[in-house]
Order: sequence, then C-alpha cells, then structure tokens
Amino acid sequence: MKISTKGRYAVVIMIELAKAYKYDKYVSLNDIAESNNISLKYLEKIMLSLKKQNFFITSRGGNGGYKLSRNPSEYKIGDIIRASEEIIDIAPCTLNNNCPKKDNCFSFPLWNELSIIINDYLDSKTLNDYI
Amino acid sequence: MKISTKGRYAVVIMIELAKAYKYDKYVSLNDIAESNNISLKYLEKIMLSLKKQNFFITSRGGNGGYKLSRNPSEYKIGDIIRASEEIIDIAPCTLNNNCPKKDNCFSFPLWNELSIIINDYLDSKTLNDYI
DNA sequence: TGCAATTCCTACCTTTTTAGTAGTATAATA
DNA sequence: TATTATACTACTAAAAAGGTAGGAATTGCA
Repeated sequence: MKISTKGRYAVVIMIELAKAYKYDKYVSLNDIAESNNISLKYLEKIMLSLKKQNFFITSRGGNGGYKLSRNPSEYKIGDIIRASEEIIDIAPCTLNNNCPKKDNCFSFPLWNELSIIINDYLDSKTLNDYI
Repeated sequence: MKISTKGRYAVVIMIELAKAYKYDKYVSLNDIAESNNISLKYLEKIMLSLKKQNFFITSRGGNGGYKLSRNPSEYKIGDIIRASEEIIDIAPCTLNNNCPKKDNCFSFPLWNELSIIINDYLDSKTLNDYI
C-alpha cells in the first residue's frame, strides 16, 4: 500500500512550480530533475499526464518551461495525484462503489471508510500548504 | 494506491474466524474460500503469513480448521494487514523515516501525515467492529 | 485400519504494474 | 542557425501481484 513514484513525483513537480509562482517565471523540467535527482525523461512523461488537466502553461526554447496557470491554493493534492493516473482507491469495491454484495459484506465498511479518509485528507490540502 | 488482495483477504478470513469465535468452533479454510469465492490454495498461503503471529490455533483433519486464540476485540485491523506482509506505507521516506533530506523536504510532511492517518485508523479498529 | 478431511510447506508460474529509457519531432529564443 | 526546451510515441527490464501445483503430515471417523 503505497503511492507510486508517478503520483509522488507529480506532487514534487507541482510544489516546485508553486514555489516559483510568485516570481511568474517558467521553470524547466531539467532544473526540477536535477534538484530532486529524478530522471528528466521520466518527469517529461509524468508531465504529459498532468498536462491534460490544464494545470500549467508551457513555453518551449530557452528560458522556457512550465508555470502554474492558477494560484497554488487552487490545486488540491488529491487532484494532482489523481491526474497523474495514480488511482487512489483501497479496494475494487471502493473504486466503483458498485459491488453487488456490498450491503451484506462485513469488510466493505472498513475499506470504504478508509478510502474516504484518505481522499478527504488529500483533498483538504493544496499546493499552498507545501511551499 | 490500494491494499492488495493479500491484505484484504487476510482481513476477510479473520472476520470469518471472529464470527465463529463465540461458538468456539474450528472453521475450515474451505468454508471461507467457498463463501467468499476465493481460491483455497491462495488462502492457505495467506494463512501461512498470519500463522507466525499466533493469531489462531489450528486442528487438522475432519471438523478441523482455524479458530482465534483471543477475543476478537484484541485484534487490530492494522496488525492483521501488517502480518499479511502488506506494507502499509505511502512512500519510502515514511517507511524508514530515515530519509537524510526529510528536514528540508517540502513534500515529506504530506506523506508522513497521510501515513500516520492511515495507520492510526487501521489501528483504531478491531475485528469486533466488523462481526 | 484405512479413507477422507484438513492444515502445512515448498516451489513454481503468469499477468500486470512500476519505473523507467530511447528516439525523434516541434517550437522558441538568442 | 545553434541551443534549449517541451511534445509525443514506443519500447523494455525488473518487481510485485495474484495466484497454482503437488505433496507431506496430522486427525477424525466409519
């Protein structure tokens, strides 16, 4: 039971962008890769997932990179992790919430409540809390 | 981010044993496997992990099986999942809690707090809550 | 006594997921 | 035009997940 590097790196990247937000400057992935000791190519791939959500605006070429399109406080950590294609769900029954036996299942309340606790926590925090 | 079948089935099995506790009867894995639609062989393997913790006493042969060695209220759900060899930890840094950079890490507080929330929840519940 | 039921134990195996890497195209800038 | 970036597609090795297979040991019962 863990959050994969994909979800974790996504948050790390977004925190870096959040830190640069007040300077209104583009941050290149190369900088993030080096300062966090993560492969550039892998970060590029993760960015591709996040890109679909319009989390940031980009610029190619020299002095280019990524910057947030909104204030850091408007990014929930839960949204970032979900966007990275990491599925935040504890069991198949909590993911779909459509297990036919859930009303007679003794363990469903456990997985369901835990899942809610985790999601609520991650949705209660924004990038602003980690700058 | 999910709990594997190993950890989930472990809890399912233990709940079944907890339900039978008041009758002081052995429950065979075959019964549990059939009523929960899980392969017997796989359950056997999971039991092997749990066995190390002296969670239950066993009897072979006809009318044999497993029964809890203590009152259901004395089994924390967290202990059961951990015994199943499922590691309940969100990131490497929360598992060892010895990342050299954790004091300067912007995301450590996030993973650390989430990890604590999950473990606290799972340790706050016992089998008695799911009978 | 012998057979059926059951746990105990080791080894193996297939599929999926994780965690990347490689290569190239495209765009901006100096 | 050389350099610095992102954008995108395809591939891959290693690990983890989710089992299966086979048999040995033990016990209860007819």
